[in-house]
Amino acid sequence: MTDSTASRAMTRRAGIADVAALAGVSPGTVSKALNGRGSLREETRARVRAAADELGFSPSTVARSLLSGRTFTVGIITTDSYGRFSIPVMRGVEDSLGVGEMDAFLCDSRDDPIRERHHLRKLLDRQVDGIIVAGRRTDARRPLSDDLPVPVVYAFARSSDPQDCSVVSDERGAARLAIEHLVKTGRRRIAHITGPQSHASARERAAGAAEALAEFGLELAGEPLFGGWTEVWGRFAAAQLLRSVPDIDGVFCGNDVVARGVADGLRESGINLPEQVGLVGTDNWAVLAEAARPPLTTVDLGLEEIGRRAGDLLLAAIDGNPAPGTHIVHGHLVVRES
Amino acid sequence: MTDSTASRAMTRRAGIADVAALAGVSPGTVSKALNGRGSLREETRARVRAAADELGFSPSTVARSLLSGRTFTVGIITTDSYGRFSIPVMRGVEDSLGVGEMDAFLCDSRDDPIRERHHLRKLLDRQVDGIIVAGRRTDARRPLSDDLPVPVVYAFARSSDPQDCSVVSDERGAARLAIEHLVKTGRRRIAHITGPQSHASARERAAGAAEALAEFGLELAGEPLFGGWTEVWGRFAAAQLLRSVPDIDGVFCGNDVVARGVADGLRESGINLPEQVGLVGTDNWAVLAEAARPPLTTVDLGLEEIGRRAGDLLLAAIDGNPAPGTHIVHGHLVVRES
DNA sequence: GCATAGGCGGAAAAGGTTTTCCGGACAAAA
DNA sequence: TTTTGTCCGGAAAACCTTTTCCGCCTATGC
Repeated sequence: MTDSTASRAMTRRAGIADVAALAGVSPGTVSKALNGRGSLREETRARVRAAADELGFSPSTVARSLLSGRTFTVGIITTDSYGRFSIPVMRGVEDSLGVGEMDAFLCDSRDDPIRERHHLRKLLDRQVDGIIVAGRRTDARRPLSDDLPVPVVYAFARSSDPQDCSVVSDERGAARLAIEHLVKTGRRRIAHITGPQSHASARERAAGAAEALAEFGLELAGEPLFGGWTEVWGRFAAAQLLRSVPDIDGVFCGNDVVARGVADGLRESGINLPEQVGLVGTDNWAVLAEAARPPLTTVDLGLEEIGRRAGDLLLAAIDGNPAPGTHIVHGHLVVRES
Repeated sequence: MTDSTASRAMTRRAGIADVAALAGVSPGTVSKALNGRGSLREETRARVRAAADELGFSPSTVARSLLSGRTFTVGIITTDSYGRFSIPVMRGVEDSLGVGEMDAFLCDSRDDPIRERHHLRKLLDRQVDGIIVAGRRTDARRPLSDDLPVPVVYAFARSSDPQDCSVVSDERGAARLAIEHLVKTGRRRIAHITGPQSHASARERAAGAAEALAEFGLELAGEPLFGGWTEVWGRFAAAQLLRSVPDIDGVFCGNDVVARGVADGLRESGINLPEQVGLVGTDNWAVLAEAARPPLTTVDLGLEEIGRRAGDLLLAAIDGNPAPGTHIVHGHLVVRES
């Protein structure tokens, strides 16, 4: 039991005092030498560096934090358990933070306000330098709390307070990319099948599609079909669409799951993809899009980029250069075969 | 610029000294009162608590860490960018850690040893109390480093050193659950379609399936078909299987993606599922399994439970009660319609 | 009434680094 | 030789909490 505790860490962590002793200088001098502060002879710096290397010294982040008030950590609060959307966002955040040598605490609030407050409190106790809030839905969310002592950046799900710093995807632009692609490949009778109308992303993408079509002097073939974000709905909607608007030659879907269902539904109704009907999804969920028949052309929302931007903006805000307001990240089309 | 820094945090964090002043006692007394230490009158404790509440005081985790040497943080190193497997594991870890009031640092090593060493170094500098290593493949991995000053638990991907503490899924048991289900629903000619033979999980599940069948006095219909973890492979293999072993009445697949491809392949060859052929997958990837036709019966490996166990074992090790060796978490069958 | 013990709370050190201030030594200028 | 500077490095405070040790006051027993 305890002997294993003893077998670990035979040698205490080297402290700055150990380095000082070995180099024959004072602790303060070691600090200056290693951090490039103060005025020291180059020879002294070199001696200290050598001693530090020999002992494998690296300063205790804890002690440094205590003094500076900065911890070089940020908290990431994902409202949803890390899912399809928070994951790439988190990866982007970590990317961005890494260059600033900061680390991220992970908190999963599971959409529960109580848990969220709890995590917020814990993060503040830990004196994180900033907080990123990542959501899975694009609908605006209630701000974390007003008057926080640290900067906050909302990623993917914007804050309902426009003064807050939010980084979001370009929903209408995504729809525009999809529509442009369909029109440019010769489609004229384009329908839209998407998720629940209660989701902002479904509404926005539908609106964006209508806008983009209008600019081409076209309009949507039939009403947009709102349903659920499932393949089952996609299959069902495809069949329904063929009954009500038989002459379609293009479908834009609010997400890849639905698009996959639509692809199956159309194919099984004897429609040839992509010859007879062009299909474009949204999200670029690779496993799904690549397995679809034919592989799915889809709009990538740039989630990882959203994460990176959020990280960058947070770092800037921590450095005293906040950029309040909503920042929009543009997606891009991933052309496969549909 | 800087004025926003000023507008934030108008009021400095309340410190223990502020509470002491308000309650009319010394800082040491506040500490004792709030932590239930020392001998104080109940009236004094109450007065301190009231003062603390009024100021919204909560102790600086940083200062506490400096003294105690413990930070109440752990590092999670995911070898792969958080994917299908690390995510549920991480959720389980967070669950377990939460009850111990610990927080987790997230590190993504992207299977790059350099990045891994870098993260390890950072975590040790931060004096984390322990480390969890989560992988996406079940193949044993090289240990993080020997002689670390903190306990390490490997989750999902075991360490190649059997002395290390690893928590893994019961691969053979999972295959057994699948086979048992198929046999109990009357299947006798059962085939196996799975991923690449270079993956331990593919090999183990195949071996487990053979074992379980042998116990029923059966054997696999045809050789196991090793391929890739893709739907395309599943569809292809299904067709191939029907040619070489036309009389199958059950298929066990090494994962849900493959199973989904197999389902499509069989159905499109005119096979009725589940009437003519029973199908069982592995992983219980809900979006996929539920959208399959018919919805897929599959083995849940208990990833979240693996995460919880890993967290529990790490906490125990931190408390001086390490449990070296490999710990196995059993999965369970999720019966849908296939 | 005095001594002793126990209950309660204060004083101070410790933890490891950074930073400010200060002083010593040496060189150059008067 | 004395003064004025400059260059280099040391001493000590500060960050915030916990914990140990100690002392005071009160109560109790003789």
